[in-house]
Amino acid sequence: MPSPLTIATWNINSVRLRLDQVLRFLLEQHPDVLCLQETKCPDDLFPRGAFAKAGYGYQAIAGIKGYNGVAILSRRPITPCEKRDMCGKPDARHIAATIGQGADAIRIHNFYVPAGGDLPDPEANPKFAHKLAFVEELQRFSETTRRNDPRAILVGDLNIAPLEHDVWSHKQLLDVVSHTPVETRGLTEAISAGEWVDAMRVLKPEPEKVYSWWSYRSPDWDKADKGRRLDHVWLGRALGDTLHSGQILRETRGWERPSDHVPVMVTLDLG
DNA sequence: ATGGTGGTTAGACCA
Repeated sequence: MPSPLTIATWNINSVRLRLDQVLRFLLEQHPDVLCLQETKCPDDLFPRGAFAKAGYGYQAIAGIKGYNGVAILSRRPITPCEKRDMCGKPDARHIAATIGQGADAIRIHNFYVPAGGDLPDPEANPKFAHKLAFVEELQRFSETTRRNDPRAILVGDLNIAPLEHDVWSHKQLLDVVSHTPVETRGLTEAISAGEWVDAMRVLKPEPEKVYSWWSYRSPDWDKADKGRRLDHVWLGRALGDTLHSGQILRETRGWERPSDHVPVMVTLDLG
């Protein structure tokens, strides 16, 4: 098992449209593993060759036409494992792979939680009901993983900013999907159920503001800085002590034709 | 202020 191990997560909002940006990120930051969300790319059209040429020849992908889609790219050997159909839907919102072997093996789970639509009412908005059901399933998954796989890592675009300082204005976002009490409580319960370590918040505790997403609809995103922390890295209870450092690549939001999310990176020292 | 912008894919749908 390599030590240190760097894992990144990035909602790229179309892997084909932003292929050059992903390659630039890999060249500049060379993480060992990159987990992507919103690839929006069927498996037979995924740019496997371009990533292999960049040194990321080990790949686990799960894509459908048009929406969602997740992938794990690695420059060290990985073994793809189960893809979960969350909420019973084959909609490419989870993929997992194992890095390392035997007692040192680490299983990486990459999730893309539904955004949930605009109206935070599960009765009136089926997309919000889907999101809440997904989070409940994430709680059950966390409980099982805590018991069976304490060396797991869970990353992804969870589309929820759980803490007060994960958003630019706690009060103004309490009724905005991504920061409503039912969502933030749900995600906090998933963390508890899994005894997960919220890696970026260990490194940057509250009340520091930490964001990984800025809306496309906000002009002058940098100056206004109305961000939210939607992208997360959770370490299983056996890996919490290995956390070495982390980084949020805010500058990629300023690249030409950017994703609205930026990469979140964590480095573990596995001794 | 119920707009605003962006991606996929061909008229909406999703974020």
